[in-house]
Formats: sequence, structure tokens, C-alpha cells
Amino acid sequence: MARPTIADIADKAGVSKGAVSFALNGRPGVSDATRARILQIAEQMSWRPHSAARALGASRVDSVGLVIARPARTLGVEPFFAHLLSGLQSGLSAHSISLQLLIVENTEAEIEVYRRWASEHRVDGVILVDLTVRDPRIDALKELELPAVVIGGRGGKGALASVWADDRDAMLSIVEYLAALGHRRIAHVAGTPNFQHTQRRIRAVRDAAPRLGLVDAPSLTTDFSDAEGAATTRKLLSQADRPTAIVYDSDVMAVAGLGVAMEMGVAVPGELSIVAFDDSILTQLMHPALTAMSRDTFDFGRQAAEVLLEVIATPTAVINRRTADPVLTVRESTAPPAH
Amino acid sequence: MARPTIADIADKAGVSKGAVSFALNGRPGVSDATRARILQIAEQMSWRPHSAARALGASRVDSVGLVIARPARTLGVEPFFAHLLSGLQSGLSAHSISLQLLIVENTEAEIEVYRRWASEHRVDGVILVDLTVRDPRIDALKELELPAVVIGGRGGKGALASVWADDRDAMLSIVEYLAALGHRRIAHVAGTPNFQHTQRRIRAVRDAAPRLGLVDAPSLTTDFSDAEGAATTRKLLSQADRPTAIVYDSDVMAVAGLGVAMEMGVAVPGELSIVAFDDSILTQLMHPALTAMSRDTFDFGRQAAEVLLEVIATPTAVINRRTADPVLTVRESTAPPAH
DNA sequence: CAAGGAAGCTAAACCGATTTAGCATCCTTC
DNA sequence: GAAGGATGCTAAATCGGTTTAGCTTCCTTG
Repeated sequence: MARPTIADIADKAGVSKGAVSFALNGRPGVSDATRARILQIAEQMSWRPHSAARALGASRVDSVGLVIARPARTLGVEPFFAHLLSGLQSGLSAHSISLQLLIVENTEAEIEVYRRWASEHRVDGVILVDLTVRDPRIDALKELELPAVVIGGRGGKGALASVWADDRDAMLSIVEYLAALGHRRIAHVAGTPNFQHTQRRIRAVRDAAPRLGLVDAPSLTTDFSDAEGAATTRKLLSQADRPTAIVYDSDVMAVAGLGVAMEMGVAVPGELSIVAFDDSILTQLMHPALTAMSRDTFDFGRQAAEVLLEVIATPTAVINRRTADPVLTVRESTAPPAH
Repeated sequence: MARPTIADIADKAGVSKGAVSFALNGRPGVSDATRARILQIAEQMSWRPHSAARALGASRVDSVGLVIARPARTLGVEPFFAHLLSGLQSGLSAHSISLQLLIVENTEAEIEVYRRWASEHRVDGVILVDLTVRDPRIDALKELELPAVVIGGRGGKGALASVWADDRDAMLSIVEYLAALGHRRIAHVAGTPNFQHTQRRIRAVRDAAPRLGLVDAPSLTTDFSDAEGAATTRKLLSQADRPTAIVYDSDVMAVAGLGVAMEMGVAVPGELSIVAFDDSILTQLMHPALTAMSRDTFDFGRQAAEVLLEVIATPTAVINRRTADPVLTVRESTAPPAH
């Protein structure tokens, strides 16, 4: 038999379709003996549920979605998403839930996808990344009644479930480390200003500055691209009182910044210390290898998957799970400043 | 009304469900006037097909799958997959087909996924990457009768559909370029030996060597990791008669190789020319920027999507589509050899 | 003008599961 | 020993579409 259905199993076991369904789903309604017999027959016929049939009957599709709204060009280099994906999957596969992935150009397109997914019942829930300050996606998802979990940023008042790490603490520990080395002029090359985590990091730097006796601690925003990372670095290093340390909001920008420093004859770490927020192979391939703040992105994904499944099961649940704190991996790009 | 069904539309239009189905799917059986009226009502009620219901009735799920069997760690850095994904999606979204993505550890797990997808009817077809020499996935897919398209490597006798670029020609043009610069000792740091494209590239180098008067043209295989790329480079550069040019099978290995050269005080491109097979931001971030063979990976994906849809529509079709030839982008890492 | 065929539509079956209502049967329990 | 309740199961409805068989009309055509 090609692809057996529960009707085939019911025939063979001499029971009704309903009984088979109960048995296969571990619900009460059949005796242990019957259940065992049915399970054995199903196993032997190598029966697998037809996902569409199950979705139609149970109105749940065992599939969740992830939409990434970034130009493809910038995506590839960042190990962030690859690790996040693997983590998500490790959390989902335990429950045989599959993942739909979509890369789109902008937030409007992303919301359009949610709208389609919701109306076509293609996913049971979604994972949100890159939360912005007044994020329009939150209201859209509320309206669609689509369960969701936010990665890296507390859902806040609106109360979507979330999985987050403490950006503020992480940034503070970077700045404190640099200050302890003796740096007093520290610059921060930040990401897109409308991202929530960018805001949190900028605020952390600003708040820490007086306490640590920093002479100057400017945060300059960029679009996260290598080009703007390089341009901003060039500007910073051309100043009369140039910084002795720069913190970058991404590994790609840090690498670009290192390139600019080399080009301008500024020795790293002799004359300039560099720290990257977010770690990857990239930072390790460099010479000097970059000191970086590493998050356990895989675990991030795994936890996000778990939380999302809980939210799908209990839509009223409000879960804000905090993950392990990022840790600073010190490599060769940081040292005390030259006098 | 929350989520209208075709029954609602049928009511409103005063026709039967069947007529609505015909109208919405552009099939004959209704008059143009009725069709227009139905479409207008559907539009106005903002009706969207329920994917599970459609899948159940039409036994097609409008979804295709991509499984990548590589450790997540190595995945992130390679823009290859991000671009491929975007390309795939641009080819699929035109037909409202969605994409399932899965990252697994090895080929056995990958085949297991195909088995599950087939039995649960989760996808209409799959895309295969990283074809190996005697690839077990081909037979598995044949047995499952799951439509598939192979990316980067002709399906060959077994005759899965495929989309491929000419690796051999590409490699030949690299070697010819280096030879024209005056290089006679060219080394090739290759990828995993069981990949078909690795084999083709090695063969290309070997075949070209005598014709171009190369003194030595060893191909050394690796596991595609930065670590082995670095180790192999170190070995090559420690030889008495070290090569004056090295061709790497991936951008990541080329970058790692560049690092080793700098470390060992070998000037690039003064004493050593470096060429990367596969281009990305990575090669451009380096100093010196790396000369690289660029493929239009996005287009690769787009074409693969098209071919797969054709194969799904006509399972007997045998399509082997050749994409645009890769082009060599010359940057700063190649120059005539020092005397 | 009767036969034949196409166009336009309806009614009902169907896809493969879940879920609900209901029916025996057996075990309590007073 | 009759009422009451749990247990184990069946039959049928249901999810939202697609598809097939068949029934009217109306138009040809000889």
C-alpha cells in the first residue's frame, strides 16, 4: 500500500477511524490493549499523518514562520541568522514543527506576509526579529491574532512574548573593561537608530560615561553596513582628539573599521582598541583577532522556539524569558591606550 | 465575517461552491460575467484560500523544501546560502509557493527529512545542494518519487533536473589568468573531495597545467573550514619552492589563507597572489581586497525555483539548465610574481 | 424540427484527518 | 436490583476546498 490512511489502519485493526485517531494522538477513549494494537499496526504500515488533513481537522498546521526584513546582501555575512535558525529548529524539531523562512526587503512586505500567512492558515505563529522603537508589526500581529515571540527586546506594554538578553549590561561591561584598561576617549559606532537594542546600547554608553570619567563617548548611528561602518571610523580617526577605543555594534562593521585603521596607519591595538558587539568566525579570521561580545545565538533560537510553542498552546500566556548574559571574549584587538 | 469560505461567496453570489471554485482558479465552467462577479465578491470579502483545505483537495501543498546539511557554524559566514535563498524565493513567490528550510548535521538526517516530508505531504518538491560523487540522496528521492532539482552539478544519468554553472571553465579561466601574469607555481586549496564540483575543479587544474607550462599545480583537499584552509596554506608556504599563487575553493578559506600569509610575512600580492572561488562581502572587506570568481547566486536560486516548478508540473520532464558563466573580479590580491 | 453537442451550472462525493453525539457494556453503590 | 456513572467504542458530522457526474438550456445543423 502506497500511503496508508487511518481508514486503512481502522480496517486492519477492525475498529473505527475515530478509535484510531484517539489511539494515535494519545487521547483517552480506547483501552490500553486496543491502543497498543493500533499503534503497532500503524508502525508496521509506516503510517504518517497527512499534514494537510490534520491541519484541516485540527486547525493547526504544525508550522511556524520567520520573516527577515533585510536586504539579502547584508544577510549572508552575519552568522547571527544561521545560528538563530539552527537553534530555532532544534527547539521545534522536538515537536515535529516545521519552519517557514522568508526574506523580504522591508517591514511593509513583512507585514504583508503575516497577513497572508494568517489568512491562508499557513503558520501557527511567528518569530519577530529586529524590533524597532514603535514597531508597526506588533499591532499588525495583534490584529491578526497571530501568536508571536519577539527575539531580543522585551515585548513591553503591548505584551508579546519575548526572549531577550541584557544589552545594557553587556554594553556596560564593554565600556567598563575599556575604562579599566585606561581608555578615556571611547567612541561607539552604533547600528540603525530605530532598533530598540541600538537605543539601549546608546543609553548604556551615555549613562556610564560620567561614572567612568570618560572625556568623550559619542555614539554614531549607521545602517549596519560595512560601508557606513568604514566611513564613520574614518571620520572618528580624522579628528584631532581621536578616540583610543571604538565599540562597534556588529562584527561586520568592526571588521570594516579595522580595515580603515590599517589603511590610515593607526595601529591596532597599539593606538586604537576595537571591540565588536556580536561574535563570529569573522572576528576570529582577522589579524589582529577582534575582542568581541559573544551571545549564545543558538540558545536564543532554541528558547524562542520553546516560548513560541507555549504561546501557541496558551495564547493568553505572557512570557518574557531572559537568556544567558553575553560574555566578552578578549582577543588581540584591545590593549591599554598609548600615552 | 471573520474568515470567509467559498461557501460564503457562493451564497452571496447565488451560485454553487463548485462554480466559485472554477471561477477562482481560472478554469472553464463558468461564464465570463459570472466569473467576474464571483471574483469581485471574493475580493470584496477579502477571501484567501485555506492552504490546508486546498492541499487536501488538490493534493499539492504549494510549498517546496530546502535542506542544508552542514554544521551551523560554517554556514553563517557564507553569503552563498543567503543569496540562494533570496533567489529561490523570488522565483517561488511569483507563484505563491512557500519555502521550508531545514539545517541538519549530515546527509542521513537530510534523507530522513525527505522521507518525512514525503509521507506527510509537506512539500511538493525539494532543492538539492552540495551534490557528492555517488550521492545517496538521488536514489532516496527517486524512491520517494519526490520531484527535485539539483543545484550546481548535472543530475547525470539518474536524471534529476538540475541548474548548473560551468565550474570547469571558471577554474580554467582563473588558472589561465594567473599563468598569463607569469605564475608557474600555482597551488589549489580545494574543498571536500567528495563534492562533485570539487572534483571538477581539481580536474580542470590538472588538465590545464601542462598546456600552460606550470611547474607544479597541486590540489590539496580540505573540509572547507577556515582552520583547514589556514593549515594547508601554512604547509604550502613552508615549502622550499613555495607557490607564487594560491587558488582557494571558497572565500572563507581564502581569507584564512591571507591571514596566514600576513602572519608568515609573505606579502600579498607581492610574493603571493590569492584568488577566491566564490565572492562575497568578505573578500571585499580584506586588505588587500581579494580577486574572486563571482557567480550570480541569486540568479542561480531563481532559476532553480523555475525548474523545480516545471518538474513538479511535469514529473517526466528532464531539465538541465545552464546558468550564466561565473566571472573573475580582479581586485588587489593578484599581481605578477616576484622574480 | 428532431438530433446532437456545447456551455453553464448544481449537487454530491471526496481528500484524510479530528471531534462530537450517542450507544452498549460493565462496575459501583445504596 | 435499579439507578448512576465510567469505560470503550461506533457512526456521523466537520474542516474548506476540488472534482466529477449529471442536468438544463440554448445553439447548431442537416
